[in-house]
Amino acid sequence: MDNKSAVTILSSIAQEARLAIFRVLVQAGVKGVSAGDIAEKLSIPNSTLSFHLKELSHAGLVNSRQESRYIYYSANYQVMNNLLAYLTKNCCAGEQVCCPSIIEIKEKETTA
Amino acid sequence: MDNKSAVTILSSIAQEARLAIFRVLVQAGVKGVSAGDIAEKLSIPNSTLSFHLKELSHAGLVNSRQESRYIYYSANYQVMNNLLAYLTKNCCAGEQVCCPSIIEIKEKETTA
DNA sequence: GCATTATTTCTATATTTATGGAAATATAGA
DNA sequence: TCTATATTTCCATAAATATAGAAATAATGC
Repeated sequence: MDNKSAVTILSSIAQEARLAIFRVLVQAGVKGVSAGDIAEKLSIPNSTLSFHLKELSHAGLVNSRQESRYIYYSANYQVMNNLLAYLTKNCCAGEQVCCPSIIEIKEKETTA
Repeated sequence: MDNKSAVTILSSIAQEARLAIFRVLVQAGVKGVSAGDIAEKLSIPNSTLSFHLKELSHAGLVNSRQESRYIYYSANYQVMNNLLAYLTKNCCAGEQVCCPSIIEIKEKETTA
């Protein structure tokens, strides 16, 4: 992960519609959600949604697979985790200011 | 944390200069780095740096404190961690696809 | 081949964001 | 108060991004 790739990924979710789309996919799991279902769930016009899905795909944050006439989009957890690792890399000069919170995040996730 | 605040924070680091600034601060720890030192380290003109620091401050990702003629900027780890928690909230529909990687991130941080 | 449905591409327009020089402001020491 | 240094604000310009209707493309079943 370098600065440029991280910016591409961050830009892909630094927008209200796309962040909402991404979180729907993160919560949906590996099977994903069809473009039409995302559009309906978030009330986004098809062409606008298509534009945003392309941005997310281009950044590598979402994958897609075709199934009959539907295209299912899903979150790429690996890319998301690489991004989080990059953001927190070598954090807080060994002062243990930020790391404990990362542990808390993990605990929240596994118990929720 | 809601969609709008998360987008504000993400937008603040979804830009090459600002992501570089943020990572310098994340790695510097609580004492922070003066504006001039950031400008020199990253070769960014003062007025441009000031613009970017304002964006980061406005998003709440960095704090500042004055010390003599210098202004020290530092990362707000709490805000960063809230953002990471929001991004991964209710992830992967209980499939344990994303959470193990979060644990790995934590281990990398504490051993590094 | 034709009709239906799902999604994307094309297009124009509107909006937001980034850049850096010059001037202004703030702090401190003599 | 005068001078030097640190940082910010102002400003104009340039560049990137978001929006959604209409048309085009793709997949399926009859």
